[in-house]
Amino acid sequence: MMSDRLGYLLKHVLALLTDEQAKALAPYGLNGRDLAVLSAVVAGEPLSQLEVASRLRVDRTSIGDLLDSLEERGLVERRRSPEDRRRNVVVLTAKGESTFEEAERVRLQVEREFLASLPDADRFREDLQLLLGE
Amino acid sequence: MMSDRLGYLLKHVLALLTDEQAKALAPYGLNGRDLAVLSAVVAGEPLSQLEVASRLRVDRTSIGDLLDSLEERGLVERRRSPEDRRRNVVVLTAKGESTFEEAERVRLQVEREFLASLPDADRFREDLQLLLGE
DNA sequence: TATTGTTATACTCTATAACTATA
DNA sequence: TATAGTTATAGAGTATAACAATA
Repeated sequence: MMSDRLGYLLKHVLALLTDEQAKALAPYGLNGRDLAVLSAVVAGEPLSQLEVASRLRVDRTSIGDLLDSLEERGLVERRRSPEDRRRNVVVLTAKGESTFEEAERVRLQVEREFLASLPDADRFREDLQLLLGE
Repeated sequence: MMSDRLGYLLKHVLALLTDEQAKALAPYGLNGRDLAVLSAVVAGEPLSQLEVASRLRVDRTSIGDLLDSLEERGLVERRRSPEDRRRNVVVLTAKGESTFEEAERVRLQVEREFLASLPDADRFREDLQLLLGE
């Protein structure tokens, strides 16, 4: 059976979640990926692009376009760091913060519904964290 | 934390598994996707391309190139169905069968090692099946 | 008219390499 | 010399639409 194969299961579970998140976040003009970028920026002290990329575990060449798109929509700003002018410090705008808070609530609700069929959703999430070593 | 986000977790767990499977299957000239196609073909009666695509839950336009590549390597054959000449019936060659059996053993071993850190690997797999409704 | 398979095309995501500006 | 960011490019993987052959 195809559904015994771990790769098949992970791939299609991820595709399902991605679809449902995209639908639920569409009113905010965001997808799950955009929202993850915002969440990396929102937490704690200002980060350089490289640090944002590292948190998301994506390549530094991928993060530029994502930030361009968020910046065009007025959700983040990039400022040259005064201490090290090579670094672009990324911060949320006021609009970015309020959009993040609303969209993040929606995302949490989507996750709850997505995992509702499981006997123990927290345990499932812990399993995934264990596999990633996080 | 990024590792609370379900999308992040699923994406990177899948990426890890994909990498490890690719490494382990490289000696057979296969990746996990090729092997999944072979597994869809091997089970039971001969299938049309459309049925193979349906089992894998991929689009029918994606399966053609995959089968081309497997056919070039002599692992599968496509034959016009005599009953319905629109249909391409896909079957494993002898080489395809033996390659499948060896590579499938390797894949199962990769999965076992991949899930070794979990307290209950079967339960994790069942959770994924529940989420897919399978 | 509908279905199977193919082809052309495009979009997303990712990765590599070369470039610039700064350190 | 090394680092942060950008740009160009290419490779997967996927999806849509149009087409030919067949039913």
